[in-house]
Amino acid sequence: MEKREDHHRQMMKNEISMANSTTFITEEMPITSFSAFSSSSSTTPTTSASIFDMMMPYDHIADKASLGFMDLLDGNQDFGTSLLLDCFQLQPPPILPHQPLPSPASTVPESSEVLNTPATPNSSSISSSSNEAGNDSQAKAGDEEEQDQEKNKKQLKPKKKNQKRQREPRFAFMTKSEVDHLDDGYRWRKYGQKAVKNSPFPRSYYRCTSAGCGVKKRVERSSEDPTIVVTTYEGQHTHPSPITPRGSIGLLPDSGCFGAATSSFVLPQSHYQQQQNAYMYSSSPSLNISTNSSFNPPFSPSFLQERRLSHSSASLFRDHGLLQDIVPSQMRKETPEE
DNA sequence: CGGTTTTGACCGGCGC
DNA sequence: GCGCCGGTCAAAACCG
Repeated sequence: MEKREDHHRQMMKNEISMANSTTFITEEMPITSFSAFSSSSSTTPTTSASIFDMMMPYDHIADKASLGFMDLLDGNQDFGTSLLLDCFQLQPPPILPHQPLPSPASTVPESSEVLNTPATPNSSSISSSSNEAGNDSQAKAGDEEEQDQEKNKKQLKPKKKNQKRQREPRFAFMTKSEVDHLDDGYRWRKYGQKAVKNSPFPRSYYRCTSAGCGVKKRVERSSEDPTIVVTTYEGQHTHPSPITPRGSIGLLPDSGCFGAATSSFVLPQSHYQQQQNAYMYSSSPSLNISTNSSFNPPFSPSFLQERRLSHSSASLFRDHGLLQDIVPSQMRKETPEE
């Protein structure tokens, strides 16, 4: 009984957490950078303010894009688009139900360097880990080794031996939340948990339960700021979100109550970033993202798009004064700095 | 009963 | 070659 209630409480928390601040990072954003973020933010409980604290160090960056995320997409589509594509160029456009991405190849000439992080030595911490299984799940279908080794090894799945594994595109974001596993609209099955070195918090591994969808995600809590949850998506969903059959990205007219309104996008190590170290996009209500055809996060974190009407969330916003989150961060930021 | 979580064991990559 | 570590597997337990 208690456990069930716990479970439900967890679910509720999930909902709540959707209202919390979220920072998006892409593939090669080193964990250490996360810490940099969080360190600047006091460990205040989940309040929208914290995200701004977290953004502070990057204000000077954002100010390059003082336009804000939207503006970037709006007026500077090339900029926004290419950056995003940069991040995901490793894979063909996701099979998103809504809109196909423009061909990355055409937009992003130089792709590989995007993954390098000149700024941070241990940028590998988050992304250099082995991703074999990611390909595994997607490409293993017709592989010869599968049968062979399946018999040879009693339990462990065959990993490709000689094959150099390709990296799945990754997409990480930080969320200030009390719950680790954020409900993003997809169904996940936990398949592992590991203790994280130098961190009291374990890392959980999830896999999308949809057949044929090899998307995985890792969830871990920042050791420096326990209120921050780092979620890393790996791979691309080959199906629309279960809760929104049509994958209604961009259908958030009433974005007002959308929780992740203050989400800020930090794009990773693109050539651009070599100058700036990091990008942060203060997104206005996420929806704009989607209305613009150029933005199509491969993982389409559906909580950005679809959790909007989560009953409880909407009311929680009001109840807990989280409406402030809804105010485009851009607006809020504009005032003090400049 | 089917799906999910837990958890210990195992594997491969990498650094020394 | 060895040990560490991140990631995965899969049986058992748990849950609805």
